[in-house]
Amino acid sequence: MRISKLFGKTQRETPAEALMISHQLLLRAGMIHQVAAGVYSYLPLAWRVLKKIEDIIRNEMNEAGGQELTLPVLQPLELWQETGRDLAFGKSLFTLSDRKDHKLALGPTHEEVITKLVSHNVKSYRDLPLLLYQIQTKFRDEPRPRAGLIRVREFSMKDLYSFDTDEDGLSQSYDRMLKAYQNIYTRCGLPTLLIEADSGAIGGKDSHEFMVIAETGEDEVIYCDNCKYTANAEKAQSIKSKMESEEPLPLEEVATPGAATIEEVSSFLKIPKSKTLKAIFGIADGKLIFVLIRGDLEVNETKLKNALHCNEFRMSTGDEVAKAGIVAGAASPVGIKSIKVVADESITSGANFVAGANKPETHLKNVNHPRDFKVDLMTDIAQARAGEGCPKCSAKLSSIRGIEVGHVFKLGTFLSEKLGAFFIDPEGTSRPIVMGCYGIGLGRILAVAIEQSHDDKGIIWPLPIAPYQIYLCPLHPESPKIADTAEKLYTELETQGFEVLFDDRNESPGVKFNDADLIGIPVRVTVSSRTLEKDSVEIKKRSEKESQLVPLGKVVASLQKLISEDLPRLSK
RNA sequence: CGGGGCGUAGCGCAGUUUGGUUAGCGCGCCGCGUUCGGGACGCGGAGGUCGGCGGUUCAAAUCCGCCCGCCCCGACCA
Repeated sequence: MRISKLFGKTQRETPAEALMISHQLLLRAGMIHQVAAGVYSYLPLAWRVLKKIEDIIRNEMNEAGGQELTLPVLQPLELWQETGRDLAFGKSLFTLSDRKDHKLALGPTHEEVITKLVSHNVKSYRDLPLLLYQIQTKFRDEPRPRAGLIRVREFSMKDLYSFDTDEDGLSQSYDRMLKAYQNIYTRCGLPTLLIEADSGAIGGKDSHEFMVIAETGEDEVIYCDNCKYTANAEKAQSIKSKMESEEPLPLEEVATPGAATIEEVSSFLKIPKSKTLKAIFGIADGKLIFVLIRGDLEVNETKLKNALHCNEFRMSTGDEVAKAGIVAGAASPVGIKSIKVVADESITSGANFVAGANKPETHLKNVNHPRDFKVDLMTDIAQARAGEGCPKCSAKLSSIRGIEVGHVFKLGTFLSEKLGAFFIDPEGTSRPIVMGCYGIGLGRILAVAIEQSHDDKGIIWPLPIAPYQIYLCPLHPESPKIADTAEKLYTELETQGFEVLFDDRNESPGVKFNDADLIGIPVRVTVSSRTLEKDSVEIKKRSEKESQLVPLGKVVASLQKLISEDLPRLSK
């Protein structure tokens, strides 16, 4: 490709709205253009990268036994209502009406459609197992698109669905996908972490995410250095500090003027926060919920939402709490009626807690469970934090930020049961197909590759996903000898199968070098009067400082060597 | 949805507080010339519904009202 013909211009200045490096560089390199919040056009350079990522993914899916197909973006809303996932996705589901006023959804994912499809085609255990996938545009009306291509509302995603006869089969399919995913990331030059995850709106049991470590990441990863336990913070468990058990003392009311928060109450009464009970309130599918946890801990809303089995959960407003007759700042589980109380297991460790008295500026001392109050649901709803104990080996947990680049789920049978995807087993009985699903976002891989691999000059593409392999850069192409050599080299390299971006412009060396660095092509070949004096060209890797002079006759061989060196090897 | 910020040429911004010539600067773009191994320079040029609608006024980028869009934080979210 000749740069003079390439659609897309590099920019010297960073657009103001871009804060994340991948976003800035994608804009500056002329690779993407924003159309609306979380909606982008992909220019030729970006499109080539996406195609390469797509090829890698397709190749690994096929290797793993997947069959590619394509499913519609436009889906009847009734299909989502059948599984109840229209509620689980809530406002993230883009919906529209057709001319007959039928409600349709733009697919945020395709479990419903594919399960229906499979239910029509799979009747026997002989048809299983089955791995089906597509690479398709997804639509999700994210509450807050952000960070360039990291979180968008329209994006290309590979989604594979596995169909098995039983849990064992599912585990095999799952493991096969985990391996295929590892290969994909290796080939894309992305070091990833496999972590335990919450399954969110997708639903299901086991779930893992692939994370790329990045300070700017949206997710917090909790991990144990000792035993390799690794989990998303919204899922992670931990061992909290144990409290001494004590003889229960009688309840006692105490005035706490001006003290409302845990901080204030504990310092006013001169007790540790862990001797208090924290009450917070949420609204689960419209109903007020009383949530109780030990004062030194925080509630994990994902765990809470899961424990409540509700579709929609949010923290309540002060008004809603007051309306229920509860005194904010002194809310008490003691004497609570007609409100569901959910408590974290931490309240069973220790005794004689301080809790609210449900009277303004008054608290109760020596509150004990279950003597003084009862809870409707006692489970783990606490946020795991760095410094707490690993749930597997009790060593100290650490935390780090990451960006999710893949998510896999063991779905089980809830979708096949709801959508009627059954098969006849060898004994002749009808059983639901056991499903899994496996998603990977292409644009996010592209963006994260940049986050991972750049310098102050620009992008440094990993070779396998670089838009071009070689940046051919003649300096002063107005000199016939330089132009001739470059043209010949361009033809030869293309003939040899190299992907070449040919900077045929009459720009100054500085402009060309800076553009080459910004766009991030892995290998630069410079032709100038200086190199031609020695019948050579200069070859330089984007990732390295040093360059080398290579005689014209050896350029092809030298480049072949460089490029084969940079293709990652896979362990299969 | 709550909080904050922004909207003037393709990009980065000034001008808005205190209304008043023809709305300006840098980058980029077009032409000519001189340069050129790390974002050169000179001269000439093109490019604007000042986010939209309404209002106040002799006069609105500037004041008032409503609306829209975008970014950031939070909520939420594969």
